[in-house]
Amino acid sequence: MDVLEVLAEPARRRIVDALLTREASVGDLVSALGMSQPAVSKHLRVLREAGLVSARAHAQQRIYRLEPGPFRELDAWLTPFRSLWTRHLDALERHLLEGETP
Amino acid sequence: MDVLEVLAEPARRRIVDALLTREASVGDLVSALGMSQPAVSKHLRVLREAGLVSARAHAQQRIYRLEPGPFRELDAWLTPFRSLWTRHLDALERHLLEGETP
DNA sequence: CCGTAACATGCCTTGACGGGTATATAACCA
DNA sequence: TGGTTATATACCCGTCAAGGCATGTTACGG
Repeated sequence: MDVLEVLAEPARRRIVDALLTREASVGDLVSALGMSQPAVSKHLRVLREAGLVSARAHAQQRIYRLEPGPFRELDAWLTPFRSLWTRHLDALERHLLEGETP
Repeated sequence: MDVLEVLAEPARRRIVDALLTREASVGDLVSALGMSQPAVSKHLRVLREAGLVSARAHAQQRIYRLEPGPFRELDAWLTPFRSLWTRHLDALERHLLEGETP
């Protein structure tokens, strides 16, 4: 599954937002999201298989944390689109400069 | 519909990628994507309603172009996640500095 | 005014996905 | 070892969205 498809799910976005602060166990996320444990585990599986999170075992718990890779991918994909508003700024600048040099 | 949900669709990503180069009519996009015209029109509707593209009329054609707003939103959403790999760099720097000062 | 070109919409079907309940699996504890 | 905690899987159901076909709608061209 692609990064954007994975993050399209609101529940999964809440998970990554939660993991942004600190890593968390499945139980922590269940409490935080107010969803059933199986539902959370399924979302975590999707996130894991897409490489957005990784898990390590601590006792019976599985501690999940964010992984940078896919977010960097998304950042890279977004890059060419940034010219949409930087070019816009350029146009504004030109406009201002034209006004400044009569 | 949210920006991420809109862009989760591969077809819609192909559309915005195509529009990155230049604006295009519906017919242009139909040729470019090899999809049926109604399918393309429906995707364009979704993109339009989410503010990712705008359309202007030229004869019987509708010329579509990208709109910066939602992409900036996405960029903003992504911002806190950038610390995932910049922090990573910091850690690397610290590691290197520790090596440099024995 | 009529035919046609370029899009948009409606309807229908199908497939995928999310959520829940019940159950398997794994690791700790007494 | 037996029980308990923490998480993963299996199965089922409802929903929703994407695609195709057919059909409206709008703007030109003669």
